[in-house]
Amino acid sequence: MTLSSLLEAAITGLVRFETVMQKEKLPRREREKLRQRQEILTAGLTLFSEKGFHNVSMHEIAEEAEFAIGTLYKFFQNKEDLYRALVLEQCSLFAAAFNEALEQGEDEIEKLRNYVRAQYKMFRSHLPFVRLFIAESRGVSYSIKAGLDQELRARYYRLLEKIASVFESGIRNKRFGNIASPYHLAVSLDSTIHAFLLLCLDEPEKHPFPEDPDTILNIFFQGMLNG
Amino acid sequence: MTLSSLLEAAITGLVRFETVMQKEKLPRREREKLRQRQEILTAGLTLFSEKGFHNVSMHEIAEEAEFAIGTLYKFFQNKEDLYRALVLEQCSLFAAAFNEALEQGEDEIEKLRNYVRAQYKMFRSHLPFVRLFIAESRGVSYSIKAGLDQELRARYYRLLEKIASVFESGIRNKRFGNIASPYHLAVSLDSTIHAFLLLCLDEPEKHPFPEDPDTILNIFFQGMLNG
Amino acid sequence: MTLSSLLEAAITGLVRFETVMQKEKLPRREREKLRQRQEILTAGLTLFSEKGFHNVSMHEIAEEAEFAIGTLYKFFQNKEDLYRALVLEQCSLFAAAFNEALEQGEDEIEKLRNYVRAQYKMFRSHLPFVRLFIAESRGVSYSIKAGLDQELRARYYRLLEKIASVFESGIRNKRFGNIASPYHLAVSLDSTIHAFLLLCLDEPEKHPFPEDPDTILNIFFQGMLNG
Amino acid sequence: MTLSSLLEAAITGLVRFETVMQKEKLPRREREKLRQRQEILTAGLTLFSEKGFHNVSMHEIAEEAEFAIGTLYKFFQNKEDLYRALVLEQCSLFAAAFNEALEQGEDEIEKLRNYVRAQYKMFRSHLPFVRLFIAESRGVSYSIKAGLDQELRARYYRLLEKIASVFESGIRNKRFGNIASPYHLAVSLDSTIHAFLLLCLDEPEKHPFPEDPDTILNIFFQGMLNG
DNA sequence: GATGAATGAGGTTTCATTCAT
DNA sequence: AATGAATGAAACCTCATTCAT
Repeated sequence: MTLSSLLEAAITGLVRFETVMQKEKLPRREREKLRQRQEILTAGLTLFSEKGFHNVSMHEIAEEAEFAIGTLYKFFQNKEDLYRALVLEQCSLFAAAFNEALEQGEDEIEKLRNYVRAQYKMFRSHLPFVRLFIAESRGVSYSIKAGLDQELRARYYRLLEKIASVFESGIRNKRFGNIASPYHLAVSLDSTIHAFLLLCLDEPEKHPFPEDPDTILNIFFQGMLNG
Repeated sequence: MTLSSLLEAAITGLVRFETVMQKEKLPRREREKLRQRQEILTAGLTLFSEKGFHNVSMHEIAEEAEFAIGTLYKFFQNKEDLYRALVLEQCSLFAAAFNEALEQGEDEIEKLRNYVRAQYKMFRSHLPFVRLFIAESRGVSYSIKAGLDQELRARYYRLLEKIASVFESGIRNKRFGNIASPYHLAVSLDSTIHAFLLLCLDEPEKHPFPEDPDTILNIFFQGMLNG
Repeated sequence: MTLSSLLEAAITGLVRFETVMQKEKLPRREREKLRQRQEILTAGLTLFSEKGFHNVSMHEIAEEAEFAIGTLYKFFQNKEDLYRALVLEQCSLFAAAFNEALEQGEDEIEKLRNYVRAQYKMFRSHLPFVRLFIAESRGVSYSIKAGLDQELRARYYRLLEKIASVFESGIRNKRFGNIASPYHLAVSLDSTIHAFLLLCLDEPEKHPFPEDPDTILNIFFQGMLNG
Repeated sequence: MTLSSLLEAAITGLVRFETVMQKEKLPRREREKLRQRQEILTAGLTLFSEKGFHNVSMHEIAEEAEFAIGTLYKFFQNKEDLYRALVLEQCSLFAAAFNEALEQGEDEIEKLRNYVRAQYKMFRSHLPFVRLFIAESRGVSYSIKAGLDQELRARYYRLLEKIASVFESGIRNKRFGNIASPYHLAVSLDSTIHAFLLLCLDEPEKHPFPEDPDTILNIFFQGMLNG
């Protein structure tokens, strides 16, 4: 298995990046390169999430990463490429975590709980990226044409379908009542989770991150009409 | 009442822009200036929503608005200022529409219906701005430091509270069952509306805009656990 | 007649640039622009002829021309465009002078004399460009693909044909003996003139520019085999 | 005799490069080095003649020559040095061929014929270098200050004098009529040869390379006035 | 008051060269 | 001895902003 195919797998979320790094079989040189690449991406993430794509210069990234500017261009064709790699890599971490969460749990309610917990955990442990992605997911897609956006969107729709299928299975197993459109409910759940977590992010004093992730589920499921 | 205080009021959504324009008391000169200002903002909205803040130059805006570049700087201190004014103005339209909707309707359910309808209507009639705002609301706010974002956030929180108070009143009037945290439910409802409308925006073929705005409410309220 | 069509005509050598400038009908603003454009071209010619296309930066040209760098880009899309305009303009001067020379003169010999005199005169009065063109006529054409080179080459071939036709007419009028291939003789004459003038350019002490331009013709026509 | 002095001699055209290589006295190591040097020069010639000095990077040359970039700097101080060596080496081949040609032949006319044939042969067998040299002989010499150009020019003047001396000897032997300035005639002949061969190079369809090299001499000597 | 020509700081990117391995 | 990763000066070009007309 080559380095690049491993990277590919890591990026598409099939393998964790850490797994790639663990491959002690990799020659020292390759490991070193991967670490450098990672340091550049980290510097990029830090700066992009603080100031946005257009307000960060390649010089700044080079300085933050403590490399010469030319070195950045050894790893990434251009600024866009660096940004794209960065977003893809982070998104893959998220995708892997969410997919895994939805697959684990005794019953459907447990699966949803796990999903919310995963969102919660990723949100808190990857704040800079959350800020970056929410800030620019669409903003940059104007210039970073199609490509990135297309792929991420497709991936997101697949996740929604996975959530929807949990609802469907829950209906069959009589865990939920009649749900007219599971897909739309998935959309609603997902957006509610985001909105709530963003609320906590925006105003930590007023809306502290809840001790118990289930809080979010409760919020969502309290939405019941009486008559 | 001065022109600038009227403008201020219009921008914060207390008075409609049309109202300001109707004031035939305004000398012709002032009316003319307002119209020019508006033309620049419209040109800006068109371009920004198409290409994003950083990919539009002041020259382009000047050309689109058919003014000399110097003229733009007569009305707005700089590019950021123009952008800010543009977003504020549009947001005020939205705020006015939403607040009005929440105030009209026999009972609480009707108020919520009106709110969803207003969102629906504004969304469809102001697509360019929706695109712009969703695309960049946060992206640019990093560079357009504090200012804009702060104010809009505060305004948004006020809106959420207004929705929450509808829920509260609904509980008191026994229209809804027990709702543990009306504010959070408001967050959930609002984000669900947005997510759903964005879905329709992203993939119009797969998710056409619903004939009946109530569809969205139904989606939201189907979220009921059985046991 | 518009400014740009005048410029076009000047560049293709149909009208002299001075003629364009004389049009006192041109609004002052247009005249001013033309003068600036000319100053930039002059600065470019000076520097390019001294150091070659790739060893001159746009900053240098800006400094030499005493303009800000941005101003250069108002007149020329990029460095290549500036270079191209420069070469075309100068070539047009040469083309005009040579064509005119070949058309004036009682008989064919007189025409050739005029041609040599014109070469001689242009050579001496446009030394920087001669240096530039000879230095780079082909060198730059690698990067400044086709375009410029194609056109100049075509124009040069037309000139050769004109010279050849003078030889032909001279044969018909019994001024020259039998010339097997007038076109090739034109090539030979032209290259001889260039070589001789370059010799004088390279080593002015050893080969001073001749007082009498006819010297070059004599050199050329001394090439006679005896047996 | 040291390696470097042999190289020197080879480069100035006094000894053929093959001669240097034949010296089986050279230790294997030295022979190996020479071969490597040669491979680098060949790679350089290929690339420079295709794209011009400034459009070829040292990395490209290293790749084409299948050496590491550092290795190139073991043989040549810098890019300029490599280019200079390359041009000098090729020029030496030309010089050797031309000098030899002018020395062989029964009479003066035969010598000139041989010279033309040599030009013709070298031209066709070293097209890449011809292209490179004609394209950039002067263009680069501005930046590759003095040095190269000075030497080549001197060598060229010596060649011209050699041709002139053939004319002179031809006059003495009554093979040519009265020639006022043999040196200038040499210039004329040489430039005519070049111009004609270039013509064939530029437009092979219109001006095919002649079967018989004497064609060029005929062209040159047809330049005879009648009266 | 309106104009738009002029400015120049600052962005992205390339590539000749060095030097630790 | 050979390598090629790393460097960073310097190139081209854009565009927000000013100010003389």
